[in-house]
Amino acid sequence: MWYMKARQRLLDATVDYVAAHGIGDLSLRQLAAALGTSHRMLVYHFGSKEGLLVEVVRAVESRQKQALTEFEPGPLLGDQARQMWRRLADPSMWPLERLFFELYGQALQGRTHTTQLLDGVVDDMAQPMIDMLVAQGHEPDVAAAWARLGIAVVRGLLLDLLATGDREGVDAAMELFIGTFEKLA
Amino acid sequence: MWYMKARQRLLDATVDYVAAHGIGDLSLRQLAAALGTSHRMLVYHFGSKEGLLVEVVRAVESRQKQALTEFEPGPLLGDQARQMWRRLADPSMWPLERLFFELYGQALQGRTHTTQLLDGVVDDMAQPMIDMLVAQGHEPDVAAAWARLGIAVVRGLLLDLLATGDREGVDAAMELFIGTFEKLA
DNA sequence: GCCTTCATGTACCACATGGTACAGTCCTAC
DNA sequence: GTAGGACTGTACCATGTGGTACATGAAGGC
Repeated sequence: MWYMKARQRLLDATVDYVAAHGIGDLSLRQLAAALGTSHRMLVYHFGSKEGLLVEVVRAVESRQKQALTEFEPGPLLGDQARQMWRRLADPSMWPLERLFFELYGQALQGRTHTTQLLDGVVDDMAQPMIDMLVAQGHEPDVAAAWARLGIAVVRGLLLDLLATGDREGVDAAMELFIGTFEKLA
Repeated sequence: MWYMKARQRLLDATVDYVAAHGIGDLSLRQLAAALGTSHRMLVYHFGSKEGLLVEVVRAVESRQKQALTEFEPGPLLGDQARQMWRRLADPSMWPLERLFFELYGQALQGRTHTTQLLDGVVDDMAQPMIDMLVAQGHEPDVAAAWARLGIAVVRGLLLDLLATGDREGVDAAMELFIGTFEKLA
């Protein structure tokens, strides 16, 4: 279907714009101008600025989850992890990840429209990993700890990568982690 | 000295206020009211809102570095790491850490007054660790990778902790990491 | 053909913001 | 004592904001 409802089109464009320019100092007028419409339209379609931001958070959340779960299953956990990391560390993902961390920071401070992002920010990612590890014979509590640690490593190294841009150094640290996991787990 | 210059007093109080209320939607008037002064004074002492924010970032940066470097040296790296983590994960540190991550997120999006925070955000913390590891006989590149991984784990688990509040689960993940390090490194 | 509903643009409003002009206060040096 | 400077409060300004009233267009059902 070549046709797309105006609301959805606006939302997608908004996410792109916000990923590029940040969401902190966003104003409806600037956004509308960049999108080739008027701020009146944004209010019309989303009710208010708050309503729009809520939708943006939802969209980012969904894109994030999608990017982290759509890897082909296979027996080699280490190689799966490497594949996931290669995808996440790719520069094409950086804008969305910057936005994710900006939203995360806002959510930690209690911004109303962002707090929902925190609800499953760890568990939703951890559960699939735990299932995989348990399926491979690990104890549930050990599996949970490894999953939690893995998520922390991914997020921590992404923060590093986005700040320094030093792909090599960050890749080496990730390889060290995955290698360690393969030896011990 | 019981007496403190008005500027410094205002800055300290501002950092506390901002750690508690976030920096994203800060306005000089709200801040001044909470501090028992007028927004006129803030502009007078710091030149502009931007000037104040720069000072706040500097202060947060300095408090952060201080908290991460003031642990007693000793031969047992694992125990040093445990001590550092115990200090960082303590709830009394949470407000400052929330603020740190909020600033980090803003900096990734290029907010002018925050970008300086990114300059040494990894290296300044990594260097002392690398020195320690090298002093204990590790190869420099391996030491660098472990340091980088360690910082990522700390930051990633702090993000987890601040979002979920699940101290036990996060502690378990950290212990898994430190134990792994002790076995392998 | 007309009416209804969805969509869009223009013009406007009330409000909060960062910043400033000006006047006043307090303290210290002489 | 008083002159000068550091500090603080009041009142104001221009600007940008989110949101709204109103009029207009566009599309489809009857």
